[in-house]
Amino acid sequence: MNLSALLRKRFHAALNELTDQPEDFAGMIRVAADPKFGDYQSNACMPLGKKIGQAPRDVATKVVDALQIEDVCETPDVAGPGFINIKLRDEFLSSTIVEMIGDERVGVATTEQPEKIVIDYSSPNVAKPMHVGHIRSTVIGHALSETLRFVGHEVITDNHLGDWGTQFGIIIYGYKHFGDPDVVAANPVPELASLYRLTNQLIEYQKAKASLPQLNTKLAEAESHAETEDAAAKAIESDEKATAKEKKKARKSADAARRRFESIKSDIASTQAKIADVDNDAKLAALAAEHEDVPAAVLRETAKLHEGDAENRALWEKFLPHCKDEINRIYDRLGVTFDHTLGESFYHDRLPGVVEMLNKLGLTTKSDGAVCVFLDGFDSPMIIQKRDGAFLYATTDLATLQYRNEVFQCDRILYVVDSRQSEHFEKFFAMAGPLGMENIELVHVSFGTVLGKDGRPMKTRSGSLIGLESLLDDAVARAKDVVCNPERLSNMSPPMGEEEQNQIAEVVGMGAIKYADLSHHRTSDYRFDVDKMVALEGNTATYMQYSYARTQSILRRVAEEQGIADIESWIGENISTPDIQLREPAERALAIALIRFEEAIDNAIAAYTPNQLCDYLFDTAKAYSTFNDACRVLGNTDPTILKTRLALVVLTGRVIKQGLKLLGIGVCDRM
RNA sequence: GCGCCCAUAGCUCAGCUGGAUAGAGCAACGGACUUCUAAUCCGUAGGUCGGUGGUUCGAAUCCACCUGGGCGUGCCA
Repeated sequence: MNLSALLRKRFHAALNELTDQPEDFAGMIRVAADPKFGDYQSNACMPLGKKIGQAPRDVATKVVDALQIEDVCETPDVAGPGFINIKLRDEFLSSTIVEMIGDERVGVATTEQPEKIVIDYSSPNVAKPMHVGHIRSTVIGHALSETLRFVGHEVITDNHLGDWGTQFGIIIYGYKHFGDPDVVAANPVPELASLYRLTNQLIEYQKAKASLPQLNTKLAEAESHAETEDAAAKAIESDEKATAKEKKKARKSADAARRRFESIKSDIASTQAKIADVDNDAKLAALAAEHEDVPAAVLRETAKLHEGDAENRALWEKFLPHCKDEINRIYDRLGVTFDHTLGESFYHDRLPGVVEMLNKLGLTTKSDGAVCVFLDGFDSPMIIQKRDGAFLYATTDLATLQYRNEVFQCDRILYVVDSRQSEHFEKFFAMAGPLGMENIELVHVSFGTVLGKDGRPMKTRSGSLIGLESLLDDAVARAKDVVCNPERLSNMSPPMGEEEQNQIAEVVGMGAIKYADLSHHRTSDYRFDVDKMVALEGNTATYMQYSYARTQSILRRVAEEQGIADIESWIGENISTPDIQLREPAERALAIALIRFEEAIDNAIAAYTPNQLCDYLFDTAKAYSTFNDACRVLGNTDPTILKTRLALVVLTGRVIKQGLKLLGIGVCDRM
């Protein structure tokens, strides 16, 4: 049940008598700012009073008189300048809880306007190791897919793989020059990965040598700037007349300058490391000397692949499945699946047609030899064909859009892609109209950058991004340290075997990583702090998972005490509204939290913000913990108290489990 | 230069189309374990929401400017 939506509807009806635009005001329903005001409040009467030229409090009184709402709440109060405060009736809460108990979907309605929605997410480059930067698109995209599907939309997930780019040129070059066909055939996945690494290392070596002088210049500038800023900050800090705020600000600015300096310093260190790694290895040094033109050669191999060169095409066909195996292993572990995996290569044949169509529509202009589309409101054009005839990702995106329009006939497409590409998407979306696809709602679900603990992008010593798999392993290993804490294990009855421990560690570790990502607003950058997210306390997935495990533990104990085999079914069959008596504040607070589940889901969907669902689950788990502390279930002889609390425990377990599932996070029956 | 995003407690972050006294987690401090699992709970302390103006009955939220930061910026994706 979506309480806000229900109240909106009732207010809409009541407001009809006062304004011809009730929808503008009916939406001004909020969860009460303070529990002492009740459960919900309407803020509509202040602006409405102004609009119709009446005192807000008088308007509020009229609205309250017109409201037909007595089945849901007590008579609303008018307070302050014209707030309407709403306190839900206990009978209403009780009957809603009973409904939720009897509903597979824990009271979450399906949407009245189901749409067909394509969600384009994850989209890594195959053949390159997945790194921490891939996690956001994958995790956010998966959570949105699950959530939209749960509310009844027809969701089509599509992993738009980068399977046609330079990285294949790298592998092909590596295979031709350094590969042993027998070794690769025997053990393709690691061998191809190692050929990629070797060839890429040679490329990076060349780039590193070329970039070093410029980096050193930048370093000198950054250093003097950092020193100036630091001196300025120190001067302000020792100035007695400066306010704390000014001091803080100066320090912040100096820290930023320092961070920029450190960042360049570490870039130089990693650049030098790249060079040294090759120079200090006789074999690599010889290869580097022998393959001085790798960067250009790799592009030639890529171009040959695109032109249909038989040998490269055959190699690509041979290698691609193995590259997919590699990324699928990670998806399996993350529990992420796709309906389609239509990579860039899938659209290759359609690209000339896209350019031709745009030409026919008269949208293109030749500029410096490239085929461009100049769009109103943009300084730079969208380039759809390079001077050398090659196509770009813009071309592929347009071909993909046409395909999705024709084949999927979808209403909406979500692109879960890094916010740094927002300008590209603005241009791309602007072209949908001229191409006759204004019927599809196109959304760039953008997200911020993942930073390391120090506020800089996470890198290894040699400057490459940290592999995703090692992060997953790390999180699981740390989760296991906690799960297998001897003190906790000793309390487990029956004892927890090795297999169960490993399984819990996996669920907890994956949950920690996913939740850390999802609980931040997607548009903000966030710091990937392994220590914090596997700290397993506070606002983490583990807190919710632990709450769930406690509900299950209680249910097992009650089942035993009452001699009932299936306690969830039993409560479903043996409960009616009068059985739910919310006498304790903790019981009432938990009941309301549970009832708000649908509202939380709707909020998370409205702006594609899974963090709202995270916040909700955390609030609910907190309400449960408070309840758990204050209200014992076991040992109650009063059947009403027992049933009330049992119902709340059952529902808490189901809401948390379902909510986490929508986020792609699992639970364990005990931990 | 131009464009987009950001600035909230010591730290990491929420704050829903403007609403009542700005919230959480962590860290700090004080309490609660013969536990329906203390991975917990209860409490205390901590903020001039970067600055200055403006719109409004009301601004962290909207507008303008300023300062500081991040990202992007015609043939990578």
